[in-house]
Amino acid sequence: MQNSLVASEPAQMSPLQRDSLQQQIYDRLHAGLIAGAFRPGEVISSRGLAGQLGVSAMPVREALTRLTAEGALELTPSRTLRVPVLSPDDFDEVTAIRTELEGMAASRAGEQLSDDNVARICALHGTLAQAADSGDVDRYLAANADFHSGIYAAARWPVLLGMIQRLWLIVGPSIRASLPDQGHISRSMGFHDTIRDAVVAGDAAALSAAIIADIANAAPEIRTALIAQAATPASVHPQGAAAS
Amino acid sequence: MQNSLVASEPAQMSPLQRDSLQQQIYDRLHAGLIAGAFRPGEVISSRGLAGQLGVSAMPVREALTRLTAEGALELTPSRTLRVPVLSPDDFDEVTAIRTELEGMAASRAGEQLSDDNVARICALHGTLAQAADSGDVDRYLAANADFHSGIYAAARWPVLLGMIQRLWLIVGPSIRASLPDQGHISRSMGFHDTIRDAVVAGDAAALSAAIIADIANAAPEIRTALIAQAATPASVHPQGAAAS
DNA sequence: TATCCCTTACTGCGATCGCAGATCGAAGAT
DNA sequence: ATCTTCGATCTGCGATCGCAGTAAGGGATA
Repeated sequence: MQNSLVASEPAQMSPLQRDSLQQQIYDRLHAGLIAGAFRPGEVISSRGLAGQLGVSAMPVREALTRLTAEGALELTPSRTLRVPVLSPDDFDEVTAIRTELEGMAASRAGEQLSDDNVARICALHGTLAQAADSGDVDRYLAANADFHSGIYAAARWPVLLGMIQRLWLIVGPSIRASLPDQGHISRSMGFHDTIRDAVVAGDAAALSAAIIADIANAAPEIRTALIAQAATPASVHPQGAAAS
Repeated sequence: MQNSLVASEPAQMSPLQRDSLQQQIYDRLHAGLIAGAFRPGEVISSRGLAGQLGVSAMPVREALTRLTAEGALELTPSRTLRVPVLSPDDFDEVTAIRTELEGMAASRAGEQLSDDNVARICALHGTLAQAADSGDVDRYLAANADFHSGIYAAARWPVLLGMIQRLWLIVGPSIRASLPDQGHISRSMGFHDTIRDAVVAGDAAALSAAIIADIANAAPEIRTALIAQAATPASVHPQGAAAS
């Protein structure tokens, strides 16, 4: 049912097909941040990335600027870009907003599900299950993001979808770095099954509740892992020991 | 020990004032869009704006790119930038998200209000009341944004604040263009008084309810005005299919 | 006079160059 | 030996130039 949104204005859902280098770069970095291609604290060089992608520094710079403005990257005092290291408070904030926004998106999506949507979401669920079985963490995270985004997209609220994806962008690297054991993925798949069932049943309330439960399930484990990492400065650690 | 400056990661709380031309330009455009300096459908030229500001096209371009990515501007098929004309559905979406997010921010702010916050918010309320009396619509809108942002900032959740401001960015021009009669401002000031009273009382629930009531109060009037404007393409018409 | 075509002047986007600031390594001084 | 200092080389940011595509205006023709 894509012809329903062509009423008069495509609005914020910019069509941009195959154009704008900076948009493509942004999309790749976006997906990479969510799928865990970058680690918290990792330094990003615009020129280096440009050379790596075989393009000029210009479009890379604009993409990085956007990501910085969105909080997915941060500019250190020494003028270097890096992936932020989320504090537990930051994580709590994003999690709270996610609960609110994703719950709303799920609820609304549940009320507007078309057969096409259901089929698509079930397919995404299948891909997610495969990725979970494969044990490939990056694949799992990417499939997980696609699965959730597929549901929220069914709400047909582009602004809301964009805000949710921005939140994923912020917590993505930290989730990847904090990813608990394989047991967590198995446990999450239980919630994902519940989500899919709610989608198939067309039960908006159940879908929203399942989404919120999924977030609430993963949050504590990620949070504790986050604290453990902050206490264990493996690579980059700010932590001044002596009192200055 | 070189790095004694790192205490606890200021993270997203960077004030960033004295840097980056593109950031200053972004801030000005941001404020302008909220205060109604631009009208829906208005075309924005990066070179023209650059000449107007006395800078190169480069920082202006990056600022405009960011605003486009945030939905505050849109790129027409003819490669020109313009302020989007919100459809009623778009407005409903943003209003729904605003209700959720601003309610959450107000609730949290109400629980964490310091005396300093209260004083600051009361000052902003005074400025807002003055602007309302003056009848200067632009001043009123800017003061209104400052008043609300001041409250949400007290929640100390920078990501949430940024998302709320992005929503204001999207509806800003349409609100300005749809601004109802002076009676609306007077009516809104009643809600604003209630908001301030809740802040002074430190009642988080009342504050959240007052904020939501403020949004719910203004929304229908703006929405109807929006529809009326869409039906009356007085100045800029959406250039529909002009074939035959 | 009306119509068609072509020139011109925009638009955004990418590449390249240069600048100021910061980091880091190596060489020189004590 | 350690400490200091200077330079090479990063970083992001801004300016300038050129490219492709579109819209509009002017001139030529029927």
